[in-house]
Amino acid sequence: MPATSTARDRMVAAAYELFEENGYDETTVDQIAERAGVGRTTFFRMLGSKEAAIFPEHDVLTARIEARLAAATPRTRQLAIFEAARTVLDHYLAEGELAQARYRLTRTVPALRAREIAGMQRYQQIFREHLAGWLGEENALLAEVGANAVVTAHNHVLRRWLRGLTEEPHAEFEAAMEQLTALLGTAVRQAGEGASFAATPAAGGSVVLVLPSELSPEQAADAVRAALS
Amino acid sequence: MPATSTARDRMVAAAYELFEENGYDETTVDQIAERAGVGRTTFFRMLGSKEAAIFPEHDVLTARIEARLAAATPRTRQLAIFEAARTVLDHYLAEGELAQARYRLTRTVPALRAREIAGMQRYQQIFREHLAGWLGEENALLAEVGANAVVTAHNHVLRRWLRGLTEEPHAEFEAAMEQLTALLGTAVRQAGEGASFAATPAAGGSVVLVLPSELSPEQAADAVRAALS
DNA sequence: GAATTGTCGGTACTCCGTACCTTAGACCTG
DNA sequence: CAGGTCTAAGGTACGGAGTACCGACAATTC
Repeated sequence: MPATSTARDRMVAAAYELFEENGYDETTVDQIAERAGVGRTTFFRMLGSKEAAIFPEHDVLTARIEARLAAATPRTRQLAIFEAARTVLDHYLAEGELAQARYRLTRTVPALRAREIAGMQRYQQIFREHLAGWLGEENALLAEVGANAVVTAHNHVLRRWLRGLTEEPHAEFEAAMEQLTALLGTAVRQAGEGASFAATPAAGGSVVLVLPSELSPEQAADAVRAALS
Repeated sequence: MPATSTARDRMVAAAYELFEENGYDETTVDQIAERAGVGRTTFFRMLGSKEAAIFPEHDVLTARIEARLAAATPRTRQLAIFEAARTVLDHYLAEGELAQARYRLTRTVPALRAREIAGMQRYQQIFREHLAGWLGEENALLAEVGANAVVTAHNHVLRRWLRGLTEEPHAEFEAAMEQLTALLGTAVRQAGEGASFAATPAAGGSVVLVLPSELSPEQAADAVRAALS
């Protein structure tokens, strides 16, 4: 159905135009629908909400990540994670000016910023679910930290590109992924092989303290007293 | 002004009650204001929005994190990060049933979920800014991943407690922080040295102590001093 | 005691989002 | 071709969040 898709595109384009011209809060859905040549009802039917008009490709991207991770074999999991993240990066790079317009909007409109963050969390969730399935329940925290790190690294590079701080986002992305491998690679590999993490045995109410090892006994005693008071 | 604060408390309590009784979408701001014995205008003046009524302590917590991190010296930065995170954890644990009611709401109402995530991102931002300042601009990615990891670990433990999966959230939190230290500690320390970060000289970096919880702070301090001497 | 300042409640308004209804066109079906 | 159904679109009406504004009523100050 090409007609439907072009109507959607017209609405998205009209929304971005009007937001840039008059600001987000000052633009009404009626104005967007009117410029796109559609009814207000159609806008909500196809975009869902005024905020969602800023992130029209979100579902496509999540589906792509999901598909790439689901297609991974035990031997290609690390590659799958990196490629899934790079797929998202490539998408935004291909958007070009549109991605930068979105960045300007999300930086100035708190509601859009919150919406974007929630969308990012959706990416994280997909990475986390797959990683957790690969690493087992006993490594749930590592899976969560790892998934978080991948999305963080992606965002880090993307943000630098959006701000015009780099001309080589792909190279920086590869460097970031290598840095993640250096940080977390061995731990993830070990977890993947089935190593289990033994929790602290807590026999009827014990307190566990972690202190920097350079503290003197007196300093440590002070810290303990302060922590327990 | 105690009267103002109690009015705020009444509104928050009324909001939680009504959300539990009738659901979030089915509850109107008028109903909340009426039950709290206050005008609708006052609700928006003091809470800001219907969603914000669910997270009334958010500003206090961010201020606490900020203060704890700002008070860190180069020698106590790692401790400051852990304590700042534990401050947040303690706050939610102290809330008890209220925190669990909030969890039920955020799990069922997408708008509240998004709001909560945005709030968590605010925590991450504070950690990231401080870590980035400590580690220098060239380690921005590591700072971001590290800040992310701390918040993730905190959320991981908190979520397990909210789901009733653990009776020892403090012990699990300490274990999680220890795991983070094992994962990222050396990298952070190395980065910190490039930015005049005097870190733990010994390998490992932390000492883990397990004490019976019935000890008084003084007794615990004595035991620690004796153990380290 | 009068003026001022700040807080609270009430009213009116805009606009988002949803429910419902109607219409126009495409596609059978006899 | 006549008539019926199904789908996609626009139009209308409504509820409710959030804002702007105004008046009432302290509390403070001179």
